[in-house]
Amino acid sequence: MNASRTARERVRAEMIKEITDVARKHLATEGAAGLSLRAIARELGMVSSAIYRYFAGRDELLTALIIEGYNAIGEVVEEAGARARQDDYAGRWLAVCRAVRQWALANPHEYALLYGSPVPGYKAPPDTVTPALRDTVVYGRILTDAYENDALTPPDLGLSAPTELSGDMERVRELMPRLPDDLVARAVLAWAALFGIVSFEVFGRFDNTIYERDALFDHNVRSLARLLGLP
Amino acid sequence: MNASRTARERVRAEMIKEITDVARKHLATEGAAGLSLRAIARELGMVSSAIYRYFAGRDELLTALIIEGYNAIGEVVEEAGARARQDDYAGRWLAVCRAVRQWALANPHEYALLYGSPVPGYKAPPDTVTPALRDTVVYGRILTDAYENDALTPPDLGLSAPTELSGDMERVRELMPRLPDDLVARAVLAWAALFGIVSFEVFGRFDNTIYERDALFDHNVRSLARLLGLP
DNA sequence: TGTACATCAGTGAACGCGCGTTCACTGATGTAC
DNA sequence: TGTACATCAGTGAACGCGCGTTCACTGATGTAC
Repeated sequence: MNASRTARERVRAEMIKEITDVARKHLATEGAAGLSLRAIARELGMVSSAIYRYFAGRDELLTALIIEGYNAIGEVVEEAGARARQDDYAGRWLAVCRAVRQWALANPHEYALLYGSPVPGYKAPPDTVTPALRDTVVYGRILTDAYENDALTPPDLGLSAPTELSGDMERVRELMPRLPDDLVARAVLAWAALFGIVSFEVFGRFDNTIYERDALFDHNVRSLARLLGLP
Repeated sequence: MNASRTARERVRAEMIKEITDVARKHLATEGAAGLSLRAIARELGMVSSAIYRYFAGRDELLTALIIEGYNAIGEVVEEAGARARQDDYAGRWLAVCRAVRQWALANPHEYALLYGSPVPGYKAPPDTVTPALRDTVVYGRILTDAYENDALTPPDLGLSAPTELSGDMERVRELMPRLPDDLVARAVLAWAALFGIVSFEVFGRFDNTIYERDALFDHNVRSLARLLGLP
């Protein structure tokens, strides 16, 4: 019957969730390199080979964690962006940046898995691509919204994106329709800068030097907003 | 005798160099997590316990690699900065940024060890601090040189660093004497942004989207220069 | 210059550990007639 | 509704591997008198 099949499937889905939950917990304490199928099985009170009923191997479990991670960060970013007044573009940008930082500070190892050094020997499969862009879509929409409402007043820096970049900018523009190349380039820079700042903080590069981290982050992110022309 | 003692010491120094060389080679292929004392000893044709004559353990070897890494990147940055015309501050900044990127692309795993996710379970000892700042000193000097020669014309972004940051900025100012807080803050932002850009490229975040990477990097780094007020 | 002793590099065996993955199997749950 | 069969979850043992670190040791090199 259909009901009973879905019963079995429901149990199965729960089991998968339990496994990834424990895996995420281990990730949080040991880091990606310390993720062990045996340890996870042990904690779940099952034998290590049982995991193979649910995941083909360690890499598939890692992939699941990566996808969940991107979705988690994507979700907080979407929510933060949605909570702001929609015509306050700078406010949306600030909220979104803060959400990324908060999530990263709360989940440093998971953040490291997504935005830190690649796991050696692991090759991310194509199904990670869409979740990986989920937060990026949000930044892009803020910029497009602002641009379409003539709310972008970027400072003149006296240089413009070289024409050889037009192909690349065209591809990026899918995330921020209508923006001219110059602004797309600035958006890429701001995007990389945002994660540079967050990574520096999460990975400890501000230790013993920067203490007012909330204030510095806000200030930096506001500076980036101005660079993008957000009011 | 003194000559003979230094003979033994010379051999010892050579041995240490051989070990770290092999270790660096392994780091380049396997990444930090795959660094194994046994594998290194094997490649050197010695028994694994022999390594302990030279390093107290795996962590001490890692520390040596980290220090060498910071010195390597510090050196290319220093040289790149020195080769530029000294009164061409923007040129020095561009050269220095390019040097960081080139080194990172040529030594991705070593770069990851220095600027990527922290190695789980490893705590960097204090002797890594000075080498870690070696490149930063170079950026700082460029800015101070430019500032002292009235060559900095930063665009007005309509915001200034909040006063609660003054203590932090004071500490950072050791690397870039005399700069006002606003510019110190922008310098920190540019510094984090630089490594954000490089990390994105090295860690594969530009794959399948950005192809003209030289051009994008140069453009981004020039934008950062303008943000700092470099001509 | 020659000898007794100290220092040091490197050996080889062992300890104790954890890992991913495979495989034949038992039992329970679901399916088809 | 009841029975025969198929599917699936989980077991337990095993394979084969590599790791860091310790320790008593041999033998060569350096040192002091």
